[in-house]
Amino acid sequence: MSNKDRLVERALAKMRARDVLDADEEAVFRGALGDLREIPAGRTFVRAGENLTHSILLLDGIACRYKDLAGGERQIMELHVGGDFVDLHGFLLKRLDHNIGSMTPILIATVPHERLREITRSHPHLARLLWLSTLIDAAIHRERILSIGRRDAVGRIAHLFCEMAVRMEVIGLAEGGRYRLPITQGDIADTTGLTPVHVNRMLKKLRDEGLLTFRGGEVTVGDRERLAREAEFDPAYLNLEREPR
Amino acid sequence: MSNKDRLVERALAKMRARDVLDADEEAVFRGALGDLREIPAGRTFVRAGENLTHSILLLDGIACRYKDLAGGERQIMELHVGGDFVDLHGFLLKRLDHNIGSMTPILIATVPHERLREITRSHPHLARLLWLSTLIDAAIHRERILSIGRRDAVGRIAHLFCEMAVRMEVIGLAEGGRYRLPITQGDIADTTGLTPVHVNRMLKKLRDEGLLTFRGGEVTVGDRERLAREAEFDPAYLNLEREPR
DNA sequence: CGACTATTTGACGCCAGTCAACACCGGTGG
DNA sequence: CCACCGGTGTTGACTGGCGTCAAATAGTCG
Repeated sequence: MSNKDRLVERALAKMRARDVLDADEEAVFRGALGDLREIPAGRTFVRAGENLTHSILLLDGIACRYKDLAGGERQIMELHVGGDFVDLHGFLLKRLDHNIGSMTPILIATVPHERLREITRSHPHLARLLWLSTLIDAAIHRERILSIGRRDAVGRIAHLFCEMAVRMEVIGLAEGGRYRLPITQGDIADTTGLTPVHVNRMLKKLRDEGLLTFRGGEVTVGDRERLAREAEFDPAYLNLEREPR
Repeated sequence: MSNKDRLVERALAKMRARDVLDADEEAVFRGALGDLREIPAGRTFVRAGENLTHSILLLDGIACRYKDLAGGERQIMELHVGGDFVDLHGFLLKRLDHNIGSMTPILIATVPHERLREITRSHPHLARLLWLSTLIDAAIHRERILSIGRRDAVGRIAHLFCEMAVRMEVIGLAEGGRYRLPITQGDIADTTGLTPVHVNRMLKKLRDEGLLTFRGGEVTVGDRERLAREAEFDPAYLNLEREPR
């Protein structure tokens, strides 16, 4: 199995976690993927307002959706990991309302919109699964609204790490409550609507209480039970049940 | 034209604002709608976790998506107006991650999931427009994340009213910067991640500066230009451009 | 080693939250 | 007709969680 095939498995694993894919559908999905591209860390590779003709599947590395305000304040809407179809939204929106950037070196595959359109004509069930993946993005957005709107600083951070743990497990990149998340405390601040200084303080608190350690881009969950309670984390919104869609 | 037909026009108007629908597609859409139901104000009519077999199109009145934390704090994710397909997300998610409630007396139409599935098989372009409407929900969610995460209290409130003005205009319920939005200051607080008391103070500020008046569920935009500037409001995320999807 | 970025910690300030009292308004029932 | 009531809106005094500013300490890469 080539490296590409192995990485594409992550995207398939995500879909298989939610429904059964037949061999034809898997083949069509693989066939839709175009060129691979490597992008270094810290690049904005899709910009708000650009006209899009291709969507992008993230194969490896960490990326994010974000928007800025005029004063330079950045808000990250969602973190993305291998297997996430990061700008599938652009297929029908035609132009994104936000930017997409790489937080680490990443590997992506492009998918022409025309091929996605063809899938909606010839493979409605596969199309529904693609649709579903954008619905799960929306569910993740809603959970973030709840976090930023109503959870306190510790709860927001705890919730983010709970979510990423589950999403990493789905693609086989987390086990035993450990996973790599090579981002900075400033990135966490931009995701949780806090400042880097306050994130630092709350991370210390979580560490001191034995709930979680975040160091050198490595997350170690110390006490999953208590962390989830602190965050009021319920993974239901990630829709990890295999059923006919 | 019956009352129902007139209200269904709002949903069609929303789609027509984004793409061209042919007569067949309009007929199929109308045909998909089942029974009408009236629901009084203040009811939660779809609950998180319920198994769903139908989706709901909001025809008239105001509804919202919301989640609560254990302590009783409520966060409203999105306000909905006539023509919004409020729980289309449930079609593929099967169970919602959040609740949907009526903020005023509302009129809804139910749509069996089976009929939606049939549309994805027989009318791929119409299906893409339904998909698009959920993508716009996601875009609205992202803008709310930005608001709550990085805008100050005045900016959040100003932004909300800018957004609702545009969305009301699309369905013909706002003109000259005036529209009815019969919700309470507490509801605005739950939407913007603030407290009712602080919302009250900021509304006074907006009123004193002549930007906006909110009284008795009636919104009057005093100075649209300055309000939009205060909110850093750019309607691009609402995707109001008619093009082939 | 030097330049740079990320992390850590402390002191202080402010925006928004909390608490509380009062006004207003529509509805209800005596 | 008025007393009452619950929900909503308004305002003031005070508090606190998080932001800001600043400086010192790691860690990393040429």
